[in-house]
Amino acid sequence: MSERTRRVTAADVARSLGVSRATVGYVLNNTPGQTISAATRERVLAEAERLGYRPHRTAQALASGRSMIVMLLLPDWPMEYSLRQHLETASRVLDEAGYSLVTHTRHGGGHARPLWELLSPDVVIAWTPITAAERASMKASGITRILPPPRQSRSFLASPTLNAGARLQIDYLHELGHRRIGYAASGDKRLALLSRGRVAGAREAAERLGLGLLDVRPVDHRGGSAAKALRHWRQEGVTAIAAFNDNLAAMTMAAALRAGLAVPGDLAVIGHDDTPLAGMLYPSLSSVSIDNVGLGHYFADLALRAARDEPPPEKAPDLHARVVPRESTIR
Amino acid sequence: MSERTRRVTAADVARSLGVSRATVGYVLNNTPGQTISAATRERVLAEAERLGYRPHRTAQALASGRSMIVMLLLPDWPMEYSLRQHLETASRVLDEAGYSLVTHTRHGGGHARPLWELLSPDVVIAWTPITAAERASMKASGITRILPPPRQSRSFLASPTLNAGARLQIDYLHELGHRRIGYAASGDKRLALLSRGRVAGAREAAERLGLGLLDVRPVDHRGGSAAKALRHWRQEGVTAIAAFNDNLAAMTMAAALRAGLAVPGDLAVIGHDDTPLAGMLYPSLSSVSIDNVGLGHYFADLALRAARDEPPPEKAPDLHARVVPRESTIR
DNA sequence: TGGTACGGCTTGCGCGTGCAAGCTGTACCA
DNA sequence: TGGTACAGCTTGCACGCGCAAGCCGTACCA
Repeated sequence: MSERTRRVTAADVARSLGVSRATVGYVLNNTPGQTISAATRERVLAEAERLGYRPHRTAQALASGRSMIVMLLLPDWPMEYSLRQHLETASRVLDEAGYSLVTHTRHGGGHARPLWELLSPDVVIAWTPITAAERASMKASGITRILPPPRQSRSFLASPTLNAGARLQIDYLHELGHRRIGYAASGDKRLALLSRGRVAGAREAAERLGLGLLDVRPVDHRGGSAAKALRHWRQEGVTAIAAFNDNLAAMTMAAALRAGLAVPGDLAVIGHDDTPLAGMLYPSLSSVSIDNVGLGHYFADLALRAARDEPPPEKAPDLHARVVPRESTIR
Repeated sequence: MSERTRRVTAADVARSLGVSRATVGYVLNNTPGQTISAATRERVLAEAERLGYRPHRTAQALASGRSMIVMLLLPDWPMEYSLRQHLETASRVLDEAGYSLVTHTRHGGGHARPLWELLSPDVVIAWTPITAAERASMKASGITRILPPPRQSRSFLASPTLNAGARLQIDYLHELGHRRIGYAASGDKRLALLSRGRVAGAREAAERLGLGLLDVRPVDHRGGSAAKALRHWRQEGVTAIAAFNDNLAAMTMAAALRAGLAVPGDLAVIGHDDTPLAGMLYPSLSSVSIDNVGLGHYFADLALRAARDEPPPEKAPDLHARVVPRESTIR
């Protein structure tokens, strides 16, 4: 095995310099309340650099009780581009604050050992509701900062903030002159919470505009569901469809074209999230784009405040939703 | 703060039972070479259960030198569905072996502290080539098992295994009677390695079939690129397009339809990866499906062997690529 | 000249675990 | 009856670090 070259520790740096290990630690951590001469500080830094010292994060975590890890629990539905894009921003912001973002997708099977137990993150923040069992498991692992808090576990996904886009879709279609509008909701159970929220937003907008009841139909990836919904809509004289996301919009549009309808002539369609897919279709798909960067900042802020045991920000983030018009709604 | 309820440690279990901490450890870890009476074993297990003991993974990692973490470095291109689906399988297989899979996407910015330093995984395994700097950083963090090894850093992405699908595309189009076939390669630099491999596979198949040189054109997400490629192909009398992936296929198809061509009448199109997108289009997109489960097993196996310091498997995995025919190639 | 203040360090414990080595009593054998 | 073997434990160190507390010398002041 040839003594698998051991990694350099703070003790190595100290020994090689003839100072104590504590001194090395104080210098490298810039520990407040310690007075170290500039000369020593310089020597320590130089030697650490020379030896290629890397602090052993595991040992740091054990000693300090903080792992500097923020764990973001993602839904296992395909959020693809749309909501996932904010991760990069969140990761960067947290990084600047000294925290690392680790994402985790809980897939059904039930892990032998859940990842939070392994990583002991300082903060767990979840997109999807956290089950009581999961919460208990986290508590037992010593995780105290869990977002969202118990009572609000479903709050964010159902929050009005995330409905702004849905309202906008209806406003936009109304503006184009459509008076009978259908809504393609998600038939996927995993998306139920989010979908319900958006439906509520769309309904609200429709009511405000005096459009009467919105014709909401579930669409999923299974073959006939879009075609079936379409028949209903046509019977009701619907001339425009707002969809839960771009995927459902694409499926609805395909069903319409396959049925011999013209898009947007006979049926206008608008998606949600402005994924790359929208631009790949023919006709290209109008959509609603969302401020993913802002969302990333919001999540990072949420996590950082929790890590510092500060109260959460009162106000939800502004999504800055805006319509991206393409061929599927305008000629 | 009310003494933020401390987590239960092995010492708590030992104390409450009047046995030593080592005994608790031996029982819970089933340490070989230790003889513990059935009665004591039972008592320890019961008490650990009763107190809700969870081993402190961080401390375990520090003491044992193994984190039981496998870190998979993902490319930052949108592999979304296609190649990413294998993750679930890999995660499950590793989980059964006691390892946890943590995925990490290195986005350009350059982390202040790279994630591998934070987690000290037992194995790092990368889809994309690992830079020399990254490799050095890993070594300095004490990570010795890095896949792929230095010299082969580009091997997997360029391996013939991953080209099986491209060969199949050409075979299939040839079978349908097409003799002038175009290939839509990826214009994305991040995909260059993979794309080049597939182009090579497609070329090989074309040559074998006596089709002469394949007409390869880059397509990317930018507006005009598909239309431009299409004009070239039409001039050359191309009647069918094999695309690097479903996205490029969709864009090519949209460009064709927009130009007034019939698909598949004037131009047949086949994608690669069989993403959900394929079924959402009109005409629906023929594609090549890949055995993601098998790929997941392969990655897990690769990681596990490395973790145990065993030699890697000699043979690459069989992708079991197969054509999924849809409307874009057959009427 | 004695006392105090404080800069600049060192000593040492604790974090929760794995594991080598040692220790004790009983069973068994010559 | 004395010795050996071994089941069934315990003692104690190591992992690499953070950090509280202490220690030593010099500068400054009365």
